[in-house]
Amino acid sequence: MENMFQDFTTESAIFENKEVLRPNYIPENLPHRAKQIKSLADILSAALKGETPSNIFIYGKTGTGKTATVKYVSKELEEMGEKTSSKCSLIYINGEIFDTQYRVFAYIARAFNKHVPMVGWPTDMVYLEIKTGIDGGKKCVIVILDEVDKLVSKGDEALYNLSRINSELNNSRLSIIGISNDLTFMELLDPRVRSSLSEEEIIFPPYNANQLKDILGERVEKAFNSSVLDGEVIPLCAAFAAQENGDARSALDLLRVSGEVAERSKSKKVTEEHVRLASEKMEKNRIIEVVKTLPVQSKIILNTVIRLNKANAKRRFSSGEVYNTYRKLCSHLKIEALSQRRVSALVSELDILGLINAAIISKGRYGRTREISLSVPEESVQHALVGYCELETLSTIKLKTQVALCGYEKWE
DNA sequence: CCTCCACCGGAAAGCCGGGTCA
DNA sequence: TGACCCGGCTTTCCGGTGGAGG
Repeated sequence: MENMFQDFTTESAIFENKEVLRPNYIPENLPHRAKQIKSLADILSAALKGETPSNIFIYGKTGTGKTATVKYVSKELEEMGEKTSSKCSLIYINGEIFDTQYRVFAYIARAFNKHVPMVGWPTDMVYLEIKTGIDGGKKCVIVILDEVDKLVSKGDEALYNLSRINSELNNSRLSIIGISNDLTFMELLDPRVRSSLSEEEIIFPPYNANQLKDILGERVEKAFNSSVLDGEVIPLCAAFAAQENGDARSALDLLRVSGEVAERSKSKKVTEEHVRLASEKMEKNRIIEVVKTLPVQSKIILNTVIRLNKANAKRRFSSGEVYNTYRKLCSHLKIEALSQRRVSALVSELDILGLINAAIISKGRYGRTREISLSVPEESVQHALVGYCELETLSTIKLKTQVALCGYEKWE
C-alpha cells in the first residue's frame, strides 16, 4: 500500500525555500530602511572606537522591520568587532519570553558563562554576577531588549537597574537598545529611566504599497521556484497589506499562504485568484480567533445581532432593539443581563474589533441611537462560536451557554 | 425656533478574585 | 492569617445631543 505521506515527500512545485517568507528570517538586504540602518550604525559605531554608544529606543508598528534591522546591524557590528579586535558583544533578549527582571538578568549572566539557574537565586546575586561578568574584560556590551513593553508591564526595575549599572563598572560599558511597538508604556517608566533609555530614538514608519512590493520582490527569488508567480501576485499582496497597516509581516504571510493555496490545488503557478483565496482564508481565521477569545457577554451580544439578522429582512438595528433582544436571550440562557450602559460599551468594543458596525444616527423626534449591523459574514462568526463550543469544557453553566449560542434554536 | 426623544459616553464608585505583606 | 492593595469588570448617575415635528 502506498504510504499516506507519499504525496508530501515529493519536491514542491511552487516553493524553493519557504523559510525565507517566515517573519524571523533576516534577509541580506532591507529595502527602504537605509536611513534607520545608518542612524543605528552611526550610534553603535562608538562601540568600535572604545566609547559607550548612547542608549537607543526604537519605535514602530508590527512588521515595520525593527527586529530585522537591529539583528542585521548587530551582526555586522559583531563581525567588524572581531576584525578590529575591539571587544563588543551583543545580547538579544525578547521581552515576551524573558518577561521578568530575574529572567532577563539570568539570561544576561548566562551570556557570560555564569551558571545561574533560571529560577531560585536572589535577584541581587544575579545582578552581581552580571556586573562581574561584564566587567571581566574591557569591552562594550549592548543589550537589545525586544518587545520591551512586555517586560515593563511587570515593573520597570529591570530597566532601572540595567541603566544604572554603568556607574558601578570599572572596565566595561553597557548600552541598551529598547524595541517596542507601543509607546504608552513609556508613561509607566520612572522619568529617569525614560530619559536614559531614549537618549537616541529611531522611528520605523509603516511601509506603503510600493515599498512592500520591493520587500516581497527581494525574497521571492529565494522563496519560490523560478517564474511560478503570476505578474499580479506581488502587487496584489503588497496592496492588501498596505491597505491594512503597511505591515511587512502580513504581506509575507499572505504571499506564503497564497503559495500554499496554489500548491494544495495542485496548480503549477500562483495566480491572483490564489491570493484572493488566501486573503479570504486569513481574514476568516482572524475573525475566528477574535470571536473565540471574546468574553462570554460579548459573545452573547454578537449572537444577539446574528439572531436579529436571521429574523429580520433589514440588516440594521437600533441600540434599543439590540438591548431588548439581548435581555430576552439572557433570560432564556438563565444568565444575568448587563446594564444598558455596559452593553453600550461592549458594542463599542465589538465595533472597534471590526465585527460589527455601530454608527450614531439621529432620528429626530424619535431620538438618537446607534445603528448596529454585522460587518463580517454571518457564517464565519457562527463558525467561530461553534468551534468554541466544541473546545469549551468549563463549568456547566458556561457550557450550556455555549451550546445555546451555537444552537440558534427559538426561545420564545 | 424650540422641544424632546432615545440613546451616548464620561466620571466615579462598588464588587470581586487574586496577590502581597507583616 | 487577616489587612490591604490592585486591576478588571460592572453599575449608577447624569450631563449632552442631532434633528423631526410642532
